[in-house]
Amino acid sequence: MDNLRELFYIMTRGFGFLDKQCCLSSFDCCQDLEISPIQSHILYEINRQHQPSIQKIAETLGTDITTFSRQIQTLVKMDLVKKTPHPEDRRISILSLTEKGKSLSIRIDQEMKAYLNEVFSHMNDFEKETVIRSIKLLNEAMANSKRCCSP
Amino acid sequence: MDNLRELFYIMTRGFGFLDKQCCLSSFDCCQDLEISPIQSHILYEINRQHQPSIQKIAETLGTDITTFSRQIQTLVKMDLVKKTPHPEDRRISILSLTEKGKSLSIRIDQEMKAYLNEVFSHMNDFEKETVIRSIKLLNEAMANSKRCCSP
DNA sequence: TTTAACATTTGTAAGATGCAAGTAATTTCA
DNA sequence: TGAAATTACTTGCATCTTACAAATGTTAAA
Repeated sequence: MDNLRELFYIMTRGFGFLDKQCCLSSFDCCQDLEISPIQSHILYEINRQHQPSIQKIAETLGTDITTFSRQIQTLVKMDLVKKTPHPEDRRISILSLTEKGKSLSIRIDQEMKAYLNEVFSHMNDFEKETVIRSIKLLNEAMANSKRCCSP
Repeated sequence: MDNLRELFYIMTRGFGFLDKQCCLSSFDCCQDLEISPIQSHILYEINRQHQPSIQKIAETLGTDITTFSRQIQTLVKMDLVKKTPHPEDRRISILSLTEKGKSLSIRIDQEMKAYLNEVFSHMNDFEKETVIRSIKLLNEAMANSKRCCSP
């Protein structure tokens, strides 16, 4: 049996760097806009969910709600995120990306895809398929695990 | 072709939570000692490398050297890490774990293994083998990739 | 030996974090 | 119905984290 922790540790560290690279370099060709990996995750998650509230995204990311409230304030000031009051419950703010936020998000996405393709270029097609299937398996297993892998 | 970014994003987020859980819960049965995921990574990396300098670990983790210097100061105050001057170059401090640091590190390791086994319990043996092999492939591919996955 | 390079540390200032407490809106149920 | 509880979010505050400059002490190079 291999050192499982070592394997996962190396992998997550690698993806952490990849993540950082993507959101730091994503705009310096065009505009002077840099965001942190945390901000990149927030944009991604807002894009992914359907009309999410502040609460919902904070929970998904495992961030303290007060910290997250301020993170959103920053992103609103940067004109990347928009808050819309919920029509039926005015306590709730629905989050969405502005046009600027959307195009930044797409840009980061492209950067990420390019990086991932670069990584996969070191494998043959069979290996690539196996790896992708494995990650799906892992994600399912984590989703089914009650003990961990969620905040 | 699936959404690669999505797959990797979900996976890394899951392991991020796992990581957090492990270092937060690792000691609250015995002592009142909690460390952050970052501190846990530092301990792990000091353990993994052979007589590492401050510089070396900072570089491995992609942390600014001044920030890392202070992180080490904190861990030294917590009696988890020891600094020993290099016998041939007194500019360099060699890092190592104290006894307390070692036992904490072992504890986190056990916690991590338990969590990972829990995740793998949702798979059969063949799937498990496939996943482990895939992660090895990924790590190799990242190591071979010049464009990313390192600081 | 003077200069350059290196490993590490501190000054400082800006940013992130999270608890406690606040506001405002909605539910609950007596 | 209406006072009390709950919910979604925001602010005050004190504490950590971070990183750029600049400093210290040490070794290597010219």
